[in-house]
Amino acid sequence: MHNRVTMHIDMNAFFASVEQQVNPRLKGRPIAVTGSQKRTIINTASYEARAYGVKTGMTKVEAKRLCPEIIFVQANNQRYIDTCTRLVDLYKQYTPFVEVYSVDEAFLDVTGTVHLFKGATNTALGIKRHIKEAFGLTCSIGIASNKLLAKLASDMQKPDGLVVIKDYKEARAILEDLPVGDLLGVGAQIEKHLGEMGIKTCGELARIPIRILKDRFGVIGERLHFMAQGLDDSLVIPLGQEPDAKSVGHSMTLERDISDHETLERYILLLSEMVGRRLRQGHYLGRTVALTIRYSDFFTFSKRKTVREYINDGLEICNLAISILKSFRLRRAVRMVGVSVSNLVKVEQLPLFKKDQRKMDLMHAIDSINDRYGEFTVTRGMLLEPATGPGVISPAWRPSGVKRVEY
DNA sequence: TCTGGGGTCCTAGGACCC
DNA sequence: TCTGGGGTCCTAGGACCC
Repeated sequence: MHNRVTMHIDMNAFFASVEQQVNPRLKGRPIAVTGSQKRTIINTASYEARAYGVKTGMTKVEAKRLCPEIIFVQANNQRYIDTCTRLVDLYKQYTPFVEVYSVDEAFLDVTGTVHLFKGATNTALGIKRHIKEAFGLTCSIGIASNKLLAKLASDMQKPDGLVVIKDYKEARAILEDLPVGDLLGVGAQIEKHLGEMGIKTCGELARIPIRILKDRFGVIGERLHFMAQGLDDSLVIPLGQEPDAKSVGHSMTLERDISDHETLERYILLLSEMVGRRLRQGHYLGRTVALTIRYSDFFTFSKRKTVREYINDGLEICNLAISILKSFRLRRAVRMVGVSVSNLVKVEQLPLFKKDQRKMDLMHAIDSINDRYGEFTVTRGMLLEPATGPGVISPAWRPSGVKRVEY
C-alpha cells in the first residue's frame, strides 16, 4: 500500500461561483446555472440558493417554487473551461502530478513537493489563498494518504474547507460512523442492499468478511471491503497520461417529443457529425455505433451495431445509426436521442491507401474550418437550424484529449 | 414549460468455434 | 438417441460518477 500525500481540491458551487464573480450583481444572491434548452435542469445552485433547498438536477419550476427570487443564469461553457484550464496551471506550480478529475475537481500528489511549501497544510492554505486572489473563488481541500480519503476529507467541510486526515487511526475514527453511501462507488442501489444486510456505516462494513461481500456484490464487493477501511491504492494519473477513451457520444433531449422518422434522422445526422468530429480531433476510429432512444414516458434503451471496418466519418456513423433505427418500430414519441461510438482505436499513423488519404484530407479541411469559425459553419448540408447542440458542458469535462467540447 | 449530458465499468446471455 | 467445456465476440442493460 502506497502512502502518498494526496490532495483533493473541490471548487465550491463552481459554475455558479464563476458567474457571481463575472457579474457582481449576482454576488450574495440565490442563483442557479441552467442549460440553454427548453427542457433543462439546474446544473449548479449557489450556496444562497441551496439554503432554500435548491439542488442540482431540479427543474426550473421546482427551483422557483422553493426560492421565488432565484435568478437563472445560462451556462457559459467556454468560461468554465478557461477557468478550469487556468486553475490547472495554478496547481502545476505546486506539483507536476495533477489529475483533472472533472471540470471542478482535481487530485494532486504532492508527496515530493510539500517540503518546499512548509508541509501539507501550508501547501493547501497557499493554494486556497492563491485561488482566492487570482479567481475570487473558494474551494474545499482534503489531504490524506490516498485519493479515497482525500476525497472524503474535502467533502467534510464546505464551502471553503480544509480537512487533513493525518493517519489511518484518524481515518478509522472518521469511517466508523460514516454512511456507506459517502464512499465513491456506493450509490443508492448498493446502499439499499447493504442496508438490507443491516450495514449502514463504513465501520459496520469494515467488519463484514470480504468473501460475503464478494459473493453478494462481485468485483465491487472486494473494493467495498478495502474502502470501508480507508484503503485505496489507486494512483494520481497526471495530465497527459490519461488512458485512451473507450467511447465518444452525444445525445440531446428534443425541444418537444417527436414521432416522425424524418425529423429523427436529421437529429441523428447532427449528432453523428458531432461525434465524428470529436473522434477525428482525438485521432480515434471506432467500429461499434450505438443509438439510444428515450420515449416520452422516459423508457430508455439502446441498440448497437458492430462492423468490421473502423470509422470516424459522421456520415458513416449516421448511416449505421439510421439502420439501427430502422431495425425496430418506435412505440412512442421520442424525447431524447443519442449516438455514440465505441470499440475505439487510437491512430497515430496515416491511412495506408490513397483513396482513404483523400477522404481524411477532406474531413480535416472541414474540421479546421469548423475549429476556426465554430461548429457547423461547414456541413454536409441539410443539418438542422443552428444552436440545437447541447447547452451545458458536462461536469465530467476534462481539458485535454477527446473530451474537449466547445459550443 | 416534470425529470440534462458525458462518460466508465460490470454482468449476463447468446452465437459460434474448437 | 439425455445433451462437456472452454474461449471469444457481441448485445443489452444497470449502477455509478461528475
